Amino acid sequence: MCARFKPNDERRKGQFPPINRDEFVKEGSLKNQVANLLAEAFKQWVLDEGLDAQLLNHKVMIEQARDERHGDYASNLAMVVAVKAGRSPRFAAEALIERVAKPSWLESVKIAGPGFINFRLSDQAHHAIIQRVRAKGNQFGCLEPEKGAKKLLIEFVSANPTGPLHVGHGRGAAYGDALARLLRARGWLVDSEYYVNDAGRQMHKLALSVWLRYLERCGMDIEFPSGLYRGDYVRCAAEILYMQQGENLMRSPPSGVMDGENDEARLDVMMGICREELGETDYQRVFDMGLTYNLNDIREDLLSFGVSFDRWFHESELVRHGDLERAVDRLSEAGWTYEKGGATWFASTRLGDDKDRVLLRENGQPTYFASDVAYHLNKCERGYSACINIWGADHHGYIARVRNAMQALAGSTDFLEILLVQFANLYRGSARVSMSTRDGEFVTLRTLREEVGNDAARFFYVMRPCDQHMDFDLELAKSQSQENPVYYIQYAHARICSLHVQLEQKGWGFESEEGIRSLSLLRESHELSLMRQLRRFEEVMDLAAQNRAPHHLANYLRELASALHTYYNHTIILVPETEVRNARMALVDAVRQVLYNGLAFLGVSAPRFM
RNA sequence: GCGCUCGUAGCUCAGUUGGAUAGAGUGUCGGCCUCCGAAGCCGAAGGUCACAGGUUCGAAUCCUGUCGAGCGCGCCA
Repeated sequence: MCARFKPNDERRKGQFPPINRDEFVKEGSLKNQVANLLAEAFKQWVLDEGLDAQLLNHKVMIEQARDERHGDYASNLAMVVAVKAGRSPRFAAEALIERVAKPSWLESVKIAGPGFINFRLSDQAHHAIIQRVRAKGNQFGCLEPEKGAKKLLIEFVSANPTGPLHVGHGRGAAYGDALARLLRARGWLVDSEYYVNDAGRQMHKLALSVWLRYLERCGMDIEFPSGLYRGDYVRCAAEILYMQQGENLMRSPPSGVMDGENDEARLDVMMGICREELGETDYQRVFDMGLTYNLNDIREDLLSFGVSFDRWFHESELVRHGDLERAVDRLSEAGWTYEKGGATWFASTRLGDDKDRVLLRENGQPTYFASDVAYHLNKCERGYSACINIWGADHHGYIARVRNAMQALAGSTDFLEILLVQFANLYRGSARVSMSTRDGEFVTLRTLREEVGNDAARFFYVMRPCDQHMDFDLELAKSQSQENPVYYIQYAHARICSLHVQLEQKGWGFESEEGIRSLSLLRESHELSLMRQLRRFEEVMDLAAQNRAPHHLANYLRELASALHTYYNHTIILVPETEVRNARMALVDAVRQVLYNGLAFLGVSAPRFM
């Protein structure tokens, strides 16, 4: 249990042994090890005093000590169980402390306050972490997937290919990608996927929009009805269509349908005419132009943003391969559907939903919901043991019905985890920016990236919990770009890189072996708290991955950068004494590596110069 | 009307799943470069954790109610 860190005397001989990485991976973080020690002591105490074994059901929680004076970790176990054990909290704490094994990496275990148990790690424990950072490099923070690790599918963005991505999608993209990176780092086998809604009515509206712009391009006088897509990109798609097809797709424009009483019904009539006039083959050309133009645009946009997917899953595949019919059939066979008013309904209320949901419309067309059921059934059948969906907050109302469908089909919803990303409210100065996609006024992700840069955008997006509303002032992000929090972290990284340059210029160089051997020379409070910050990294990674909360990592990086800046201002690192200098460089270079890795997990770069 | 997410410093927000004296950034004010990058550091000021009850050794955190904000409640996607 306590064999990982070699005792002092061996290190003094300069035989600092490499840490057994496999052993470390298996045992988890120092925090978990402390929890194990306390759990053992707890068990022993219950046994020794003949206490009720039920007590052991209490989970042993270890938390990061808030105040450095309290040590590294703290536990409230004694206070939690005191009443049931019939002991005073302080008495219980004393009894537990007596029974805690004290390996060499643990300096002290003490009682404090009303009954806290405080743990302090030894210096060697912290030095070993610096050595591990050095040894693992870019892989520090990553765990190898265990044998038989679970396969996980994470689906995000999945915006309809009817226009460019806007800033709301950007948050989902930054969050989903950071989460995927975090989960991979912590040993999950993760596939990422974008679900392309290319089979619904919206796509036919897009096709009609493109065709009308195309007719305009051919010189015809067209009245462009409201409710269609009127962004510039529609004209671009039409232009390409014109270049490819010339006037081959010219037909008489749909007319005489403009003065109905219902906008949407009018559009339906126009879409019908468009399809009829063009015929299936030509209509498909127009339709595909709208789809591929937008899909290419989205793919390129995301790629530039540093977000890529393992798979783009098309809704039309579900239709083509019969998954959709099969999903509905399976629900029917299991007795979950009924006919009413010519439509097929899913009896969602039997599982607690507000109302039943239509699967197949009166006209036989499947609903969006039916596709979703088929898609999730498909995910299930692909052998994933867990699926994470990241949806926009406006999809909130769909959670219950999709979960219910999975409950009906698979008998469980445990494998399905749905996370909602709240919209970022955009401001220009003090004016709220409209997010309407209808007028083409909305702010695209691309605009945002050009204004504030990829790094700032990604960091801002994941700086807050995804389920929180967030105000994002474009003017502020632009005008204050120099005070952007991400620069603060990047600056710390660049400062350390600059030290390496200075070293070269002075002809000193960096002896990392000697530095690591000499770490015990570092006794300043700023040095010790930097080491403590480094130790927290893997714990924060776990916290962020387990809670699907990359913002913990963002906050941590800011704190680490702050500790570095404080140290840097307070202490000269490049001193003439070689041992001290190398020790300080070893410490600071470990900070550099952790900043680099941490930013990388958030999809943010760490430049060497700024 | 019902459901979900919330309400913490002037502003934008953390708060390690119920712990020790509620913290950052920004803004305001005052200090620090003959010294490794001042995109930095140090200090001051700023709070009825929306409000009222409750649960217990202990509440910003959990429960109930009130007020307020956002989102969702379609044979749209």
